Amino acid sequence: MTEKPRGRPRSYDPDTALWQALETFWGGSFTGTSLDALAAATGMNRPSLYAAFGDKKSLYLKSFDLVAGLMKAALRRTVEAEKPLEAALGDFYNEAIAIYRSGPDGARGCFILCTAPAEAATDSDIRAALVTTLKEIDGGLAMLFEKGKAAGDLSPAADTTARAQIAASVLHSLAIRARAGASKKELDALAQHTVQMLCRDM
Amino acid sequence: MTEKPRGRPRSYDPDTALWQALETFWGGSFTGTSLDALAAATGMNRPSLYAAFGDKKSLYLKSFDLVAGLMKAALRRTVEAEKPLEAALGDFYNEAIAIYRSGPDGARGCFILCTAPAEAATDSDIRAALVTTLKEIDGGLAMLFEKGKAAGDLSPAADTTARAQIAASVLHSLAIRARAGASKKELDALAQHTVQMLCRDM
DNA sequence: ATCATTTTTTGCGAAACGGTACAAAATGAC
DNA sequence: GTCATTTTGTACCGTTTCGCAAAAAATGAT
Repeated sequence: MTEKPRGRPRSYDPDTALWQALETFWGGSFTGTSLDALAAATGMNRPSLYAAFGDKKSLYLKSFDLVAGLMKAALRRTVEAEKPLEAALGDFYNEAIAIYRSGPDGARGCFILCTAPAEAATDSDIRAALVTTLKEIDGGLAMLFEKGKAAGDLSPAADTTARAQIAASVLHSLAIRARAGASKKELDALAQHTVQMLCRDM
Repeated sequence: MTEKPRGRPRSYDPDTALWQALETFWGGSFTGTSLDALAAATGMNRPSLYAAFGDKKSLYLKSFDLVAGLMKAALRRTVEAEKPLEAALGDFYNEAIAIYRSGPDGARGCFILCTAPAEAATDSDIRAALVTTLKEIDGGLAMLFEKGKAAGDLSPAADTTARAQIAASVLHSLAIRARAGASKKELDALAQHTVQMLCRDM
């Protein structure tokens, strides 16, 4: 299938290079990460990086989209899971916490929620991407609560969009708290209490 | 009291200059804001700025402390208010939303919650300041719910620290959503639903 | 072996950055 | 008026930044 191209072969794999760039942005910020740092992380030199991914912002947005895709996939899995509402939301939070604490020092937070807001004030492209992701989180969780309501886990009178926005808010907070260095224990407790409050009918 | 100093008088007021620097950081980020921009905003030139506030990070941290002080004062007012729990938390959110949307384009978010997380990963001083503020928010709101429980607004069995952390989480989210450009209507709705969920006994 | 093609590598260049040295200006003290 | 003192303004330094131009290297095609 993938017939070999004509010229000199690449010395890097675009997918892993993008992931390494993503991790570099994740461990810092957009403005705070230099092209030299990205080149060092990917093992490429600047011109190759530029040829492969465009300028710095383009590379950031490609990283952003990669993370946004993973998040959408996680939301989809959560909604489609054959589990009670409580278990589904709890598992979603657990997965998020594991990722937010996956850094070398266990304090990375969320790539999107921790690096994009700072830039959103001055960069309308990043801001637009952030808006899209926030809506996807709200929307995905709304589907989850809607499904829970249909399954009888929630009263028919429950406001599913309101609960979804609160559930999303806690996700935002988990991201910030994790980046501030909160322990897994603290984050787990917050997630568990939130699940109890939002998934048990009142 | 304030006897005049000996030399050439200052051409600026330190307090207003600090506020102007704060607003400049607020409208951008720490790494993304240049000393030239700060000098232009304050009307001072770089050497004066340096003499008055130290280097860039020191100026950022002074701005941070100023905002943290205002936030603590708001929390204190909320806890000490002679109001039912629901009204007190609702007013607190309303005040926050007004500030978060006070920018020229109505999309500033929170200085601390929107600019500090990005830097927290690489700067331990900023991270420490962020940790302190997060704890102050959690702690202040915990006192509010504790007071509500004592006043009978909440069941004696209610977990006040859990509710406080969820209330704080929604504040974090309001900050992010505001910076992403959410309307006052959206933010008000989220705040109101949160108040209803957290302040009514279940 | 030679050529066309693609990538890598080296190195440049213009701009922005944070920070400071130093002289000029503006005040009070005498 | 003269001096000491403090702030302002100009100008500069070394570094880092992003982005690119141009040459060198590595492959397939012929």
